[in-house]
Amino acid sequence: MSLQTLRARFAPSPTGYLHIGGARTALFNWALARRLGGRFILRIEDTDVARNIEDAEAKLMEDLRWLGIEWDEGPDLGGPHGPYRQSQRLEAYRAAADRLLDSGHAYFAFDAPEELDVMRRAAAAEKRAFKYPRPSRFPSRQDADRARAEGRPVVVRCAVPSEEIVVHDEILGNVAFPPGEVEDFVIVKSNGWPTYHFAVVVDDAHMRITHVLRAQEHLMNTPKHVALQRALGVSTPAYAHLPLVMNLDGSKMSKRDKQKDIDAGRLPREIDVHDFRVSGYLPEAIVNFIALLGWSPGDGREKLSMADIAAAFSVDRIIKTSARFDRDKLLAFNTDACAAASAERLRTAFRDYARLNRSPLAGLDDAMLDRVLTVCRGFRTFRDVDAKVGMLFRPDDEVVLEPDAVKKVLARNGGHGVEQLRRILSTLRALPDWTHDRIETAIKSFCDEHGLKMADVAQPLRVAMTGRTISPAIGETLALLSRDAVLRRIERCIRLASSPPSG
RNA sequence: GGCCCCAUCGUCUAGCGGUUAGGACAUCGGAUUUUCGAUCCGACAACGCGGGUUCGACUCCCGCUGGGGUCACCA
Repeated sequence: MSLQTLRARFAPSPTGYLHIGGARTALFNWALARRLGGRFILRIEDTDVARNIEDAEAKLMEDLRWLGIEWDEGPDLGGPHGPYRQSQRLEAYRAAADRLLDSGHAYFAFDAPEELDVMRRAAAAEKRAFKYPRPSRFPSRQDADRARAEGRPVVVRCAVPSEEIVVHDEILGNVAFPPGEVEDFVIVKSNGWPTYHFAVVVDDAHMRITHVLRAQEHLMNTPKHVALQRALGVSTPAYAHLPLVMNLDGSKMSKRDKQKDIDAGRLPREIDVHDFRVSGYLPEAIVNFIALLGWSPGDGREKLSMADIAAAFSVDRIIKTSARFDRDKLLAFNTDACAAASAERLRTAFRDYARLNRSPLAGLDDAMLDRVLTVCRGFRTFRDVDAKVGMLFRPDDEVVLEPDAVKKVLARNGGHGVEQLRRILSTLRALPDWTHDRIETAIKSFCDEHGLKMADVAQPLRVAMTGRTISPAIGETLALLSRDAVLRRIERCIRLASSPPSG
C-alpha cells in the first residue's frame, strides 16, 4: 500500500461555457479529493486549435468558482506538475511520441483524409467495421521526412497489440474488450499536435493523477488509454465512469436545445452553468442538485451543502444508471435554498444576478435590497423577484398596461376597477404616514366601508403600479414607492385605461 | 450495424435473499390567501418480460425486450 496522496482532475476543453454535465464531473472529482485529503487539479485540454474559443478558459474557471469548486493546481495557480495547459506541453508529447516510435509501439502513417474516407466507406458498404490496416513494415523517419516533403500528411499511430484489454472500473466493474477491438488510432496529428487520447495519458502520468472520474461516454476510449499506458510503461489510474445526464425526454442535453427554444420563441432551457446563473439560480442549489445525479449519501438526506458533499462523498455510492435532468426538482431545490439563505448571502447572489441581467434592482442599497427580498419571500429564482418588483424601480412612463390585466381587473363590470382607483386616491392622500402596514390597514377599512373584497382594490392598484396583476402584498408594494409616485401612477393608469385603445 | 454500458413510482433515488418496497420532486385533492409564489395537510404512483438458482427473489444467473453510449488527424 503506498501512501501517495490521491490526485483527481477535471480536464475540460476550452470550447465554451461549462456544461452542467461537466460541472457534475468536476464536482465529483473535487469531492473525492476533498473527502480523501487529496489534490484537485484543473487541466485545460486545448489540443484542438480550431475548436478553442477565446475567453473560454476564463469562463470555465469563473463558472467553476461560482459553483464553489476550487482547485489546488491549475493553469492560473500553477503547481508542481505543470504547465496545466496542454498547448504548453507540446514538448512532452513529442518526447513521448519519439519513445513510442523508437520502441515500435507506434508508427508513421501518411494517408490523406480522403483516402481514409474511401476505406471507411468501402467497409461500411461491406457491412464490416473499419479498422486501420497496419502496414507489415513500419515507415522509417526518412520515409516520414520524404512524405512530408511531398506534401503528404504525416501522423503517428499507436500499434495496439492484439490482446484482450480489461478495464477495471470502480463503478462498472471489469469491462473486457476482445483482442483486435481497438484499432491503431492516431496519437499525433499531422500538424504535430497530440490527439486527446495521447495528451490525456501523457498528462495523467506526468501529473501523477491517481483517480479519473469522467462521463461514461469515455468508456470506449479507456482501452486506448490503457494500451498507451502499457506502451509507455506508466501506471493506470483508477477509473470511474459516471452515468450520463440526459434531458427529461431521454435525449442528450445539448446546446441545440437552447437554440430550439429560442427558435420557438420560448425562454431558452438552461444547459450551461452560466445559463442557470443568468436565470437567477443559486449555485448552492445547483451543486446540491447535480450531486444527487448518480450519487446519494445513503442516509436519506437530500439537502446537502458543499461541505456535506465533501464529507459524505464516495465512489462506492455512485450508481450505474443514467439520470435525467429534472428541472422541476432543481427549481424546488432552488426555492428551498433561497428560503434558507441568509440575508447577506441572498444580497450578494442577487447583486450578481442583477448585474448580469442589467436589472433595475441592480443599484439598490443593502437596506432596500433586503426589504425587496423579504417582501418577495417565496420566490423560486431571482428572475421571480425581478418580475415581481422590477417595474417599481423604473420610471413611471415605462409602466405598460398588459391587455389581459386591463380586461380582467380594470375594465370589467363597466370599469369597476378604474372606479376603485379613483376612490382610493383620497384615502391614500390622507394617510398620516407612508408605511406598508398603515397602507394595508387603510385599504382594508376602505374595502369594509364600501363592501368590497380586498382583491377589488388590490388588483387594480397592482396594475396601476406595475402594469400587471403580480406584485408583493399590496401594502408592501405601495410602500416600496413614494406616496407621490403611487399617486402619479394611479392617475396615469386611470388616464390610460379611460382613453380608447390605439391600434 | 459492430463493440460496450444500463434497467425500482412520470422524474431523482433508498434497497444489497425474508420490508406494508422508504424518501424527494412532479401530479391530484383539501387548508390558507389580496395577485403570483410560498406554506400546511392528505392521496395517487414502481420492482420491463421470460426462464432458472433457492424454503423464499426487486435483490443472484441466463435469455429477451427496451434505453443509452461509442465507432474522427473532436475532446
